[in-house]
Amino acid sequence: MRVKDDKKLKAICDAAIELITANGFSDTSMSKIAKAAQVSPATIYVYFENKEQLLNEIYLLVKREMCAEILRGVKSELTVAEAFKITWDNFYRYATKYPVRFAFAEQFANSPLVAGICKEAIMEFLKPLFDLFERGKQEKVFKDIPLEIFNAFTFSPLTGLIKEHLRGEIVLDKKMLAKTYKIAWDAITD
Amino acid sequence: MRVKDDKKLKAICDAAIELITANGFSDTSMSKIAKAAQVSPATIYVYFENKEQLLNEIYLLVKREMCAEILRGVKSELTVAEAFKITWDNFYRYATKYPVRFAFAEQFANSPLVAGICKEAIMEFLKPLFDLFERGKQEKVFKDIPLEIFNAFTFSPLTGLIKEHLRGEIVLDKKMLAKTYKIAWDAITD
Amino acid sequence: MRVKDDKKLKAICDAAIELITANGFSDTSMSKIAKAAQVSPATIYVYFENKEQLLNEIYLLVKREMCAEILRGVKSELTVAEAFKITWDNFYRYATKYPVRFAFAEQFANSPLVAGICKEAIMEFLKPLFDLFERGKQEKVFKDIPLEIFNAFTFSPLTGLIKEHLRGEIVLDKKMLAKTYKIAWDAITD
Amino acid sequence: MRVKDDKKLKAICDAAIELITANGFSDTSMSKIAKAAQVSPATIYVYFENKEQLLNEIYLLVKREMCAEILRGVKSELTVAEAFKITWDNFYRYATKYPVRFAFAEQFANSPLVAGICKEAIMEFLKPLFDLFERGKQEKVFKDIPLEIFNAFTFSPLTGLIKEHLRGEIVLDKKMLAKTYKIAWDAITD
DNA sequence: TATGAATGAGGGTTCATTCAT
DNA sequence: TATGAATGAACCCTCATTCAT
Repeated sequence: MRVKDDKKLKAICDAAIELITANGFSDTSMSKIAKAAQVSPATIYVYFENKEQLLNEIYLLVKREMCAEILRGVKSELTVAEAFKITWDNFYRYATKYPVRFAFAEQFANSPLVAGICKEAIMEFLKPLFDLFERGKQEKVFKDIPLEIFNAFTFSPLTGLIKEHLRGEIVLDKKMLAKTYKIAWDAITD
Repeated sequence: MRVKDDKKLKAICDAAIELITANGFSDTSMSKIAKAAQVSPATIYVYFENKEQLLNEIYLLVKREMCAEILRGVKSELTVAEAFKITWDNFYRYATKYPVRFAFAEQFANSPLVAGICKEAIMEFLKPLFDLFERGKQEKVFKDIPLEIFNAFTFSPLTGLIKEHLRGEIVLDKKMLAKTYKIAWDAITD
Repeated sequence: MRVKDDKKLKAICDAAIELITANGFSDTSMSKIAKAAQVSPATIYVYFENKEQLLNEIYLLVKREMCAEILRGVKSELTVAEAFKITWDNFYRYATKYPVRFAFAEQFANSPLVAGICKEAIMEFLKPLFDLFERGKQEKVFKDIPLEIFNAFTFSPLTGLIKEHLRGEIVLDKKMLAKTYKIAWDAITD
Repeated sequence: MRVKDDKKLKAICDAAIELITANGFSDTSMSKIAKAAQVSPATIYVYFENKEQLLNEIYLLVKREMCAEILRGVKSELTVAEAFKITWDNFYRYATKYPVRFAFAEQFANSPLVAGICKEAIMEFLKPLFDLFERGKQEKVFKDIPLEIFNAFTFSPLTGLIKEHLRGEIVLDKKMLAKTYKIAWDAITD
């Protein structure tokens, strides 16, 4: 009996991420993915139940990877300031190193196509970040604000600027990144 | 000879905005728009060259209206602080009063489907806002930062929070809005 | 505005009847029907909602025609015996004159693909026949048996023999038909 | 070396009969049969050349069993009347005891999917019945009619009524069965 | 023997757009 | 101007069958 071919699976995922990022979900047909992955359209259905499931599984895959990268090196021994700075730098590094995956993730950040159960799993990945935020508030490092506002003045601006950077509309170099970091830090700390 | 019927045109635009916001561009067929507008599919082609042109014209329409609302009441007699506060409040009011149009605009904010020429026209609508930003820098009210960073810590966070509010994930009441405004203002002023 | 083309509709119906009779419903694709009718596959959907609806409407069409032919010339002035003989002959004539339509009708006589509402409509077409049966029972011409048994010894045997005849397995000529009729008549009369 | 597994074979046959009876031949996929038989699709091809062969072999299987049941207890010592009555009762018993197999057999009674060679084999199974019919004619018990007419007024009506009974449209109890038998017997005897 | 992976062909259906009135 | 009819292309997905183990 033939066994499932990991190379085929990877080829399908990579092709899907690439094409969906470039053309959107609805304008990326299973046939095009299959062609790009050098596989028969029917083969995709060996690995994924349908197109929507394909998206969900790939999204989860990318987010898991992304969250791991963002949290890399964050340990409880570090101060809140140190830890936060690391996530900030990690975030920037990931987005610029894997721009396609970053753009893919952004595209479905608020999409109804991604199932709730999938979003919950991602929340789990980010738990250490939420914990850091809570710790920062308890240590009176961060202002007493809800998570959403915290995010709105930290990763949200950074995400926006990175997207403009990747589209070539601005240049987000180390210096400008540092400037942005300072503003963000000041915005959320007392 | 009959003339182009403004009511038909409006019905088409309204239906398109509604459906595209709800289901996305690719998943909104011309037939469905026609049906919702109580018009024949062929009739849409009397008013618009094709589906992409339809999107561009509608997007321009919505953005023109939106920019006008945001800039309403902004006059040169006002101080920079006064004027900025007005745009902030206008922005919030528009988004919550016309959530569908706001969501529609957001959906295509960075879409490659919207032509460059269309984006340029929108930039024109926003000129008074850019002028205000320049004036604020010259008057040393605002920090010496590029427009993109300014935006990243003002309208970008506000937009994100409003979207979460409209999705029902958070409650963005007057108090929380004021809190957010203060953080934004502090972030961009010296 | 173009108007619906009756020739197209007829071509679709004829092609569908022919192909479905020959190959069965599931093995007759919309594409094949379209090709045989010299029409685009999409055109079929202008006239019919989907494949199942197509079947139902065509079946109703054929049955209406068939019932009309069977009941042709049956009037209340006739005796029960005369009227019954006419339906018998009409039935044979229709089946041998339009063997494809007859075979088509037979194929779906007990099919779950034909909706109940469709079957009810057909019952309505056959009402005069049921009335005749009731009248025959009241006049003591027919035995006191339920309709189903009546049918089982009249049209059911005839149908079976005609099918064998059309398949070329037997020859059902006038003489044999008369012989069969006599047996049937004796079976249901006292 | 493992040998062909009779349990697997039986599971495949049973699943095929069940599914094909319920959904038709074309709408029953090899995969579904495999799943229902708890076997791999490829395994079916170990036992059967292809889908059509599968049908033919299963049909032959069912028909062999069915004919054996119908002819059970028919011996040459019996009178024609006794023997015929036994087949009649056997037929009813089999159909009501194994409704799925009966319906399966009916579904392909006149299907072009069943090969001629298969039909010939079945004729062989039924030879005792044909012999009985010939004997009945020679003994002047039966009318001088061809086999087809004989069948048209005996098993054909019975089959039709049983099908209606199994579909729940009528109730074919012992009394009604006896009534039907009498009509059939009178129809074929002088 | 037995299997899950793999596939080209084809399934029903919808689409953006054009035609003919 | 306004329209419903008409269409070729493409959609997602399932199929019978074969492959490779």
